[in-house]
Amino acid sequence: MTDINQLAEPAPPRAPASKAETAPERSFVELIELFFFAYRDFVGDPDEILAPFGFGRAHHRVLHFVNRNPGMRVTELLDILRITKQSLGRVLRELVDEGFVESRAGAADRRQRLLYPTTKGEALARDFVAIQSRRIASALGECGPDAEDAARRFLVAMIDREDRAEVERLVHRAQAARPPSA
Amino acid sequence: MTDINQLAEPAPPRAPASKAETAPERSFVELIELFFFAYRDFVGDPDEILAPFGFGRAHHRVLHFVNRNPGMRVTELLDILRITKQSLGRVLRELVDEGFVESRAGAADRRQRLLYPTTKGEALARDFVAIQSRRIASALGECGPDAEDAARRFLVAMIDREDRAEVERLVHRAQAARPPSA
DNA sequence: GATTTATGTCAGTCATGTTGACTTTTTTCA
DNA sequence: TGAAAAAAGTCAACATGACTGACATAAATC
Repeated sequence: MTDINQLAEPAPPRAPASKAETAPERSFVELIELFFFAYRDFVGDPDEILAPFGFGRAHHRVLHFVNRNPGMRVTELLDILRITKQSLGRVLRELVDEGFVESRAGAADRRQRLLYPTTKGEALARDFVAIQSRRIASALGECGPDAEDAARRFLVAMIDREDRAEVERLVHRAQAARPPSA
Repeated sequence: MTDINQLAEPAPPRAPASKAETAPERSFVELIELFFFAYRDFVGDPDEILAPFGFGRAHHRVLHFVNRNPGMRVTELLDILRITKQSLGRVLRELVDEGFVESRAGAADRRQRLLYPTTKGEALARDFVAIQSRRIASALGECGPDAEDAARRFLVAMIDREDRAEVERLVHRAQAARPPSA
């Protein structure tokens, strides 16, 4: 083995000082890079839609999850996005100001602000899902018939164990009841 | 079907004004969200390693690709990362200043600056690959035996068609010859 | 010798994130 | 009932990593 290949693949010998000395660990550098490039193109899709509105990717994420969880509280959104209240604040204010999201006080607990997409917001969120779904449909079409299931299982398994329950709940739950639509 | 479900799944009726009216398009909102959460955790892994050095994710990306392609030109790196010369400049300068990357004039074309990882740089890049490989290994372990192949094919298929050849070349090519190691 | 290429740099801006401190409103609970 | 806690919002300052535009230098090419 030449020194050249040691550069390419970390190679078994030296364990990365964090685990007991068991089997030599395998490098998945190929998948690491494919994941990088795939995600880059995947999140790039909505950019063209976003641009005309003067919105960025942060707006995409916020609108997406509000649309998927109408009546969501601000705190839930913060937990999902893992950003600070101040960061969310700016983006959310813009979405509200421009009429994509509506925020209403909760009926049961009036401290809460429940977030709802407006008709305009729903339409935009639909466009985001549509463009990314087209990429996924095309990708799955190229792979075998079991590709969808395999992709789903792989992606779930890539998520931190302690977050999986919450993510699965979020992704699969039936939509919350529609608000007393304004 | 209630109006509630129309929120959750865009529903076939209205095509997103960009394609001929063929079959109603299917929504892959579930995979969209799983991809988001999986990538979030995936890129979060290196953060703990980065922090002690005062480096960010930009440093991770640059060092990774320099390490994987020793002797790479600055222009190639710009093409891969799709950022501007000015953006790369700062990050690269820090990596050079702190002894993780070395830049040498090309032997054939002396305008070029060829980028090489130092021993220290290689070690750090190895740690990045190791921590992300552990996540991948664990994920694949949870899925079936064909999971690796399925994941690879899915990720490749998610990349823009026109970039695939270049990405595959980058990911699979044998490492460039080692420099006349300083 | 003129032009092009590869690289670097100065200056300013923007998007999106961060901390820390503080306020207001409302609910909870001892 | 009154104190504490919770949900949300806001002000200010700052960090990171992008961007544009303009320009400089060295070296290769035609």
